[in-house]
Amino acid sequence: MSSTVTGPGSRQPAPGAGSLPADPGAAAGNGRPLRRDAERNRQRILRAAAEVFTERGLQATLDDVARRAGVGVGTVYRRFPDKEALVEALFTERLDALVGYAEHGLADPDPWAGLVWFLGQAATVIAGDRGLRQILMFATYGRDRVDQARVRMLPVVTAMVQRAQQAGEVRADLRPTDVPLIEFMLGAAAEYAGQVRPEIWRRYLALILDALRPARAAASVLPEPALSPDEMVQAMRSGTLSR
Amino acid sequence: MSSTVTGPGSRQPAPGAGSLPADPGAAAGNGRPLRRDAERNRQRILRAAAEVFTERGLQATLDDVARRAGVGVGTVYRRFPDKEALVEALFTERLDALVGYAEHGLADPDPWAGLVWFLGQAATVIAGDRGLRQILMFATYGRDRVDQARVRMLPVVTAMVQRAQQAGEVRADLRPTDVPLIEFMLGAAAEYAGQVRPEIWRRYLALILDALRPARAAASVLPEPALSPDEMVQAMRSGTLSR
Amino acid sequence: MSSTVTGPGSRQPAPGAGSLPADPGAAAGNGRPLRRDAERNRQRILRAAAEVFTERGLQATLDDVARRAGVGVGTVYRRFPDKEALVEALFTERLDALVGYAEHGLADPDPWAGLVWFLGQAATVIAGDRGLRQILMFATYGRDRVDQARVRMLPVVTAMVQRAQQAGEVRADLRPTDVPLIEFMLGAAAEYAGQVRPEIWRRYLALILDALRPARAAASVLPEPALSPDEMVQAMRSGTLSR
Amino acid sequence: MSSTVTGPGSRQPAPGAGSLPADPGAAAGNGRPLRRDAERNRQRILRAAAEVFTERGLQATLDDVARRAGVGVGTVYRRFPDKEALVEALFTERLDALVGYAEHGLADPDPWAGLVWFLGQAATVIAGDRGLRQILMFATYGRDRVDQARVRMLPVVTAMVQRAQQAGEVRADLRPTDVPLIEFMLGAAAEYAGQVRPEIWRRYLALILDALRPARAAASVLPEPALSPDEMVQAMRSGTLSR
DNA sequence: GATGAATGAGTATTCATTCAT
DNA sequence: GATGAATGAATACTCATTCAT
Repeated sequence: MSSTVTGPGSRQPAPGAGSLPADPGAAAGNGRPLRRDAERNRQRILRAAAEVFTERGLQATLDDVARRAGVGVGTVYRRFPDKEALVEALFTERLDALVGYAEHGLADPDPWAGLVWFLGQAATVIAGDRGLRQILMFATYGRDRVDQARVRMLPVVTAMVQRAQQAGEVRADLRPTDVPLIEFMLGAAAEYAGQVRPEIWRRYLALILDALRPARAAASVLPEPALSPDEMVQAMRSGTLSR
Repeated sequence: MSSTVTGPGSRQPAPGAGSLPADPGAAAGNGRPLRRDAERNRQRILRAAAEVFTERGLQATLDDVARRAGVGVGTVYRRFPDKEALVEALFTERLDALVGYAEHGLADPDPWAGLVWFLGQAATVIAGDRGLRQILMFATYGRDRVDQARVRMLPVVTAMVQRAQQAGEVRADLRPTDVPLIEFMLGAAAEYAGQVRPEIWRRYLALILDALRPARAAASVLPEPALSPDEMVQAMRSGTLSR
Repeated sequence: MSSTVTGPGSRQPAPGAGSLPADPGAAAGNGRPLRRDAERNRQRILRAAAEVFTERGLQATLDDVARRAGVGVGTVYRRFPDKEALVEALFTERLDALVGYAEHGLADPDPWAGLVWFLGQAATVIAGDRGLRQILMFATYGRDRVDQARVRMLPVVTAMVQRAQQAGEVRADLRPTDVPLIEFMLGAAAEYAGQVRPEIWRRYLALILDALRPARAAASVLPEPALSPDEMVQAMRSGTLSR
Repeated sequence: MSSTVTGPGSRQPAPGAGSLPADPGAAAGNGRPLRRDAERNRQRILRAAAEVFTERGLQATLDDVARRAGVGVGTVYRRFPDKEALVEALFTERLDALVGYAEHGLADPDPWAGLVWFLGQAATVIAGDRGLRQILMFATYGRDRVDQARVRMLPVVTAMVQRAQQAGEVRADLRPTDVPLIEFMLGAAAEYAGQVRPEIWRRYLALILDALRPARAAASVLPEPALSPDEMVQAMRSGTLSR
């Protein structure tokens, strides 16, 4: 079977794809749903934070977020006790999405296709979001949420991997914990070249997929050309983690 | 030939391996070597900076460095005009070492072994140094130095890759620019799990090496066990990029 | 006509005399006026800065200004992006006032009286403000503003001088650029003796006015007694440019 | 009689002109003269300090002085207990020179010529030396020395002024304390335009001399053209009191 | 509830002065 | 005696968080 990265072969609308936390009652913390305008502000803040943190990472200030949302900082602090809480709220849904993708991949009747689809979906999310990479890799904020996601993810990924191995589609020594590490590695490629070639991670996912096979008569055809030397330079110049 | 990561098959003492800038005359900037006590302090500062930046990244303050070195901040500033200069001094030798490893790998009569050895050496350096990863990936400081290293590295890596391809040892669609990206990916694995399993990158280098082959009858044996779930948790807890 | 320094002979309320920037809308930078409390603090900061810079010169720190204003430094930085901006905001109106005085003097039907009045007004402003002297003479900050003021001032002063010369009231070899230099000289007298005899510059302006006449049958009567030897000592003791 | 600023009409070699403190015994402070090389270093330091402080004012650092002198800072501190002491040592001779000029002017048989000559000599010294202006006007350092010079100067200047007044050469209301103030005013002109037109003060001295006369039938011819508008701009741009 | 103003601890850097070599 | 290395308090500016309007 093909290991083309883009195609899940199917399928149902992807879980949680691109949406924001919809559950309005969760926010107030006292069981009462928020007033309508409050809820609207909460959404604007989350949307602004998503943009800002995605673009500039978690170094972005809450003033930046507030400005982008068109509200005052005070409003941000009214909705979220501190920066960490905002970050958590923001990435919780993305983490949930990741879990959803895993479950969705496991639901695929084709073990290999399901795994490939999951890896691609997860990489899409991670590659597109600098803030998410930071909380996943550096645990800057939101450790508990990340931990919860990990806990929920593990059995699903374990099943997915084992099923593919039992089907002889994946090398026997792949372990479930390799999966997040592979995602982080793809995230690193995206981090580096994201401004210049946002899809470059597909090239490396394809490469790694080749390696995941138990054996291989010939190499697959890598999608996405490699970075040109010029693009390397631009990528380097576009780096901005911090001061 | 085996693609075991650890063994270069040979070899000469690796260039610049793990040492600090030894050349005392380079520092004074006026051709005269530093006084003995000054040189000692310069070394202490570089060593402290290496530790601090490796542990906490380039966010660490020069006060931290000074405290660790057991000197006043003023002393740091006496030796290095500003933070960037210290960072550059610190990483210049590491970058030089990377170039040296590339040349060394190219000198290996066995194209594949040379490439493998180089990838492993480079990954060793990068994996062991958070600060270096930051300047390579985020261009926080020292862009010019990094750029120079890139310029010197490119032809060597190109030759190394092409030679291996012509020998039929490496898949034809690998490009020289893939090499640094692969290193950055390994660096990401190290970033994540560095506190817990500093050598984990070897596992993923082995995996990728499998993928670099034009074809293979069976998967290699991966060195380094995957992270256990417990280690994942610890890895996550050890992250500390910034606030 | 008498060349007594104090009397302009008339006249309309002097432009901008001694006040602080009154226009509250100018500050926010987005067209909206500042909140009442913010505006109050802005005024307090400007007032504090005026005092502090006048007393101690532009060496004074923004912490000093903040302390004097009874606010935190952060508040100062909220209102003014940096020290230069504060200094500029503070002195822009004074520079405008100087231009206004020139225009006003030119409007006087009596060429000599108008010139004398202008010289006195300008000296009053300059003598009363150490910070202003510093930006005028040392271009420490706000070069552009000073330059703009100079550009606007020059034609007016040129007209004023030429008119007085054509009326035979001023020696023919006086040049417009002599005027600012004369003001700076008076400022130096004020700098020296400002704590002890703030009006001493009037004595030297009267002296110089005598010299500006094309011819003179007898010396005018100098206003302001000279410094007594004791006052010299006190003046010297009150100097505090920097450390 | 002419009041041309440049000519003293005579005369003996000016006292203290441009020399450095010659007295070698004064330095050691214990009655013993310095060793020859020590004395040589002292001289080099004083010479370097003279240059540096004259060019950049008293803001210049002792490291600057040491570098210019070609010695280490430690040597500076060995010869002078602190910055103030160096500044004092440096300007003591200049202050002495000023007193000497006064005495010399008084010795001139022509009361007016002597006064004019003195004013010009003093202005030459003051205009050429930013550091001296700073200690005279701002009392940054060396108050006691300045005070002593003032004490010695006063009777001489008083005599010089009174003699000229009794000869009917100077207006009756000029007071001895006006003399230093006039010098400071000329110093201000030099401060402003010193980089562009170091001699501009002569123009204003000539102007003031006109005013010092009891009466005059016509204005004198001013030496030194006024600043051109372009020169004004340059003068402004060359200002550098401090940060 | 919303706003944005206020706060102040924290960071990079400078320089007069002291002290080990 | 000379050297220049070491020190650390001081200064301009940032940003997460609190609070008055």
